[in-house]
Amino acid sequence: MTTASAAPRGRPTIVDVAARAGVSKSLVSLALRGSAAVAPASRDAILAAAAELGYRPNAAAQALVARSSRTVGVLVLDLHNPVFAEILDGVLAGVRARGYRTMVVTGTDAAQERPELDKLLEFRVEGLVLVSHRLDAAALRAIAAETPVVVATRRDVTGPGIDTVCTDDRAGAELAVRHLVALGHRRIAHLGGGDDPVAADREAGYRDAMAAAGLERRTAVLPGGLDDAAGYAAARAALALRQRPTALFVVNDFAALGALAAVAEAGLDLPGQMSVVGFDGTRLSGLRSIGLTSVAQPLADIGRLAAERLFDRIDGRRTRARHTVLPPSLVDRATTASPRRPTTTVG
Amino acid sequence: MTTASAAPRGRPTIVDVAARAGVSKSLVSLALRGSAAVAPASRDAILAAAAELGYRPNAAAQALVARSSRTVGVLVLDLHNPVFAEILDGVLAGVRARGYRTMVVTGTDAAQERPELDKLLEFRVEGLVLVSHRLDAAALRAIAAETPVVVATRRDVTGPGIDTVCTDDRAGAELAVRHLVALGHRRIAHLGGGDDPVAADREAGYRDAMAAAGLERRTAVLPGGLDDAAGYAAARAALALRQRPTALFVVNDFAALGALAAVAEAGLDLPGQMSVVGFDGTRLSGLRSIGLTSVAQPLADIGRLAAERLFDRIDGRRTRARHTVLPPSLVDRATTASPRRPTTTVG
DNA sequence: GGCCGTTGTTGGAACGCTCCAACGACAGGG
DNA sequence: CCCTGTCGTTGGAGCGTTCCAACAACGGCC
Repeated sequence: MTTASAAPRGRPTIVDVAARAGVSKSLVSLALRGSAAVAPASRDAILAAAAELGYRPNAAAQALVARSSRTVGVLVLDLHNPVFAEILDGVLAGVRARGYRTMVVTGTDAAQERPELDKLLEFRVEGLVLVSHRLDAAALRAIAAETPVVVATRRDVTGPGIDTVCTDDRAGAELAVRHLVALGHRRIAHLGGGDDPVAADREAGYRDAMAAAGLERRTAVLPGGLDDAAGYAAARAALALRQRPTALFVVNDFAALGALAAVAEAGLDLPGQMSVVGFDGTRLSGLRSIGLTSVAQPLADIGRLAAERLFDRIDGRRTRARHTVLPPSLVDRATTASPRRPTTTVG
Repeated sequence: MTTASAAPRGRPTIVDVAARAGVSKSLVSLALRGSAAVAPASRDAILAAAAELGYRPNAAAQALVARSSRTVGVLVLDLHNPVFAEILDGVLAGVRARGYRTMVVTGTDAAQERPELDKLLEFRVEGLVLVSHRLDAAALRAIAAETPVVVATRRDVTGPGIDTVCTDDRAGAELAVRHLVALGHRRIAHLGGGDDPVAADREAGYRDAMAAAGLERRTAVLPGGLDDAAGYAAARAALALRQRPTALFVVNDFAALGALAAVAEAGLDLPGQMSVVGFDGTRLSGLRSIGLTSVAQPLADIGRLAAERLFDRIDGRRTRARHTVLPPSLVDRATTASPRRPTTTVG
């Protein structure tokens, strides 16, 4: 009676569902997507058949015919940096809210970044969010020519298809300096972050704020880096200065933790004899055994906005590049206070 | 002369490359995959045409015809926990080394976990790595019936298609207790982690080791949790015990940081009057301003092995479930020492 | 009773690729 | 000179979907 169709190999397809429900594959497609044109009886039969077979639509086939993958690619420079982890969280939430999938790439070394992004482009991701990156301007622009790109936390490379979302690092540094100045500090040293473009902005903000406070001559930038060890080393150098500072403004929280260790090791009272301000405001700085005063970036907002900017382009609402700079805020915790007394050079 | 073919809309396809190189699409396919059967002259022409057009293979089409996506799905419970971030790094490296792509899902609440995994299955991922999860046993087994699953850090749910890779939490707890006992501690309290299955193992290990050291009567488990605040609260409770412990073994590093804050707040000398041991051995514990003694999990190995176990199944090398338990190690830092003197109840 | 519109359904083309059977050209051997 | 291989190449089928034009059935209207 019924046609002895070949037993379906592998996973059931729409055709298997159609056969079982006794309708055409077109109607199954319609019914599964909830079309109102399908008669209730057919719809129920189709849904029942699909459930019985454990049918699951094939996203690759859908992507092929729809010419859209409903997928966004995300590159994260370094997951161990809580800054990036928190931004990523925001990005993922924003993308998920739109019903898109995410392909995340991370932990690559600089040389692998480009090939990994190429793999994402082969998947025809509809856009790319780069939570920082190490691409050169040419490579970034080449990618942006193919698909919309949003860069978070960096704004040094721009181009027609490139939006940026980041914190006003300069203003953040000024916030930190003004806070310390208001507490009565005059000798405020900055522990820098090397040749990182973000670190450069923070240093510039520090210099500006020092100058604005009439402390240009007290400006002291110690070469450092973005991690614990670099912060420790830079802080040791700062503590050994002839005119020892009473406060350290450090390029980021990780390095600030290293600086705290150096301060403790030097036997200085914190914050009485030495105040320390970090930058990033990650959860790390808020842990109660740390309590680091820090310039907080609106990390979740950065991630959410990055996703939003991308969908502006995906939906065709905008083609011009847009650059968003968000204001940071100072979170006052336990590592800052007024200097105990006019500093005298110790040792 | 030449056929006035329609200008290719959108991205160039293999057919556009073929037209430009003056060959058939089949030959282009062959050439792009490096077949030796293609004449050198044709190959060069094809590669040149592809480069000129900026051709990029369409992964969706390839996946459809190959009936394999060369993609692995990864679910990460919580990126902010460095434990999971470090395991993820290992997984990604392992998957990348095999030339597969990764689709990462994270930051979902418990209810979204299942639908997000369903989306991965629609993409026909060839396997799933769950870096912890909140699925019930039935849901996990249902998924494992469709595709190979490797669960990292948990081993409470098992089934035919489910491999597990985790640390020997019991042994780790024993390591911690033995270390403290060797230092001369007798009153060693445990700050627990609530109803988490991993925490249960650590508590069991603590109890065993205490019993083995003849300290069964000194066993004290304080209800806690896995974060900073919970560790702080549990530590305060521990410090208020009539027989105040001389050492705290805490369920994880985060909670241990909270405990450190409570110890400092109580004015106790660390480690002289109170030793603290954490668990996980994340980079956090190694920061020099923290220096937490901790039971380290081999996090990178867990990730790498999880990927390896998955590829065992993807490649069809194994079908039986395999459960891997890795030994932890104690990393002795600055928060443990011999108790300064026989404890007297203070306050 | 023929025509119309509506409702529900259908087959086929297309998406971009890989695979396969089969093709023409050409050289070598009988 | 024909047959046989080999080499390089080709068209077509198929992967699992969506979309579209077209269709059958049916009731209402003039």
